[in-house]
Amino acid sequence: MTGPGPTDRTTRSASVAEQLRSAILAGTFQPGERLREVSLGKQLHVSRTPVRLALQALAGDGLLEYVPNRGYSVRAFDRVTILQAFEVRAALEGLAARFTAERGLDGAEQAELERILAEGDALLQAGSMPEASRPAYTRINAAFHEALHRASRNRMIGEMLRISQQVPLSSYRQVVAFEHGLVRRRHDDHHRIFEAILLRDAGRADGLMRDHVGSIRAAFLGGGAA
Amino acid sequence: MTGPGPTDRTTRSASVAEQLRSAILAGTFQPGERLREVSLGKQLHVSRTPVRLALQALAGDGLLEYVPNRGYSVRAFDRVTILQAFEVRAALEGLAARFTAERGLDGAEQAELERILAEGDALLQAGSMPEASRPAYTRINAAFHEALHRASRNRMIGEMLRISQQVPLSSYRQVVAFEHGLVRRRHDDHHRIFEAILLRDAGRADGLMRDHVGSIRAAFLGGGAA
DNA sequence: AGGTGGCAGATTGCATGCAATCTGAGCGCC
DNA sequence: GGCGCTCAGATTGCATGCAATCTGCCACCT
Repeated sequence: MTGPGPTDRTTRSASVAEQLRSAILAGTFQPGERLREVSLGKQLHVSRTPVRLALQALAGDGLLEYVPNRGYSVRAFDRVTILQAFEVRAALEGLAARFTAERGLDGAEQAELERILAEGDALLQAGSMPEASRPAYTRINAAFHEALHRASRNRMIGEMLRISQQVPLSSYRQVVAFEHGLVRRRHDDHHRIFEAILLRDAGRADGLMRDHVGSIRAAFLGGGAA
Repeated sequence: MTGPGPTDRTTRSASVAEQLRSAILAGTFQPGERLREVSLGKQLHVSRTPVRLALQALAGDGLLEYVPNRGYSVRAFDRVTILQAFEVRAALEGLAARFTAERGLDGAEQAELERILAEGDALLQAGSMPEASRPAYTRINAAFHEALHRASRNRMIGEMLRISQQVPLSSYRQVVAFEHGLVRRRHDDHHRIFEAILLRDAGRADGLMRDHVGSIRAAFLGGGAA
């Protein structure tokens, strides 16, 4: 964690918030650990003011807990909470797929999804999933889901899924298991969902997406991660 | 909008946030209107610091828009956005009803819901809905939904529904139409949902809740409010 | 006339000082 | 020994001053 860069295109508050968010999601702090404004400010070379704003923003996203006059602490996510987040995420992403199928894709949206799927195809063609490819697949996975959220053109869904991303491990920003068969299976899910949307089959798109997220949840359950 | 009371049980920031939230939901400000820190601080008799924190909190809840170095402005909710919020709310509340039915109610939860339903029964027995009873019914309506959210024991759902409440008119804190037949019908929905949960019929509880919210959305559509 | 540069007021971003509240250790009392 | 009280250090809540950025206007140039 270094200080704010010399070419700040944004405010210090936002910069601090992003650094803290990454640190928290990466597990730098203990669950329940208290975050003190002065010490964080020292580490990040800013005063208490932007730290304070950043902490409040993260608390609003559900990453921190806040008690008046006692400050902020890292929220602990137990297994049950993570599983619940998967269930909510499945419902919301299913809804996003349904809305997208009902409305249909415009040219740009279809092209973007096809490009993302093609990137995944290329990555998986090798027949194995080397360690070095994991970040690339994680990126592609997130891109697919986010493109679909945008295509649903439902701002409320986007905002809610943003919150569900704040729960470690239930996020599509953190792929749960990289075993090659599992990744291939999930990528195949993406293809099927895309096809259902093209066919304007809203019920199928919804169901496929729910199953998709459900299978990730199952991998989390079995893998015993966290 | 008066200053903070003499017996502050909470911080000024929270107090300011609540006052601003009420004012915004009540339509005190024009959509898109810019909220300046100093003028708000003067009106509320506090400095810029708590105002600033309150504004950021409300932006996090989706009530305000923020642009760096340009501050906060009241978010405009067009008809489409409100209808989308209804759809998301229907899915999430349905999910809450489903989870509650799957898990079953404990004694305290069941007693609370029965008490709320009985209050509604008493209010509706008159056979008409006088103007004076509207706040009471609005309160009962909100109490029923919130009790159900708690009973689902899914924190993520609670957080997401909290955000969906920030959209004017799609909130259960703002009853859409008070025509007696409509209110009676909705109260009857509550009874049926409660019974489905008692019978542990998760699918029926989910479906009934979706229909319930859907019918409110239809009343909004037809009534042409806002 | 239309466009451009730049200055002045207004507004937000941040740092800092002080007041209010909390925490925990030490001490006295029961 | 256990319990509560007191007080000092630590931490957050708030107010305020200054720097950075934005906005609108007016003179000026082409």
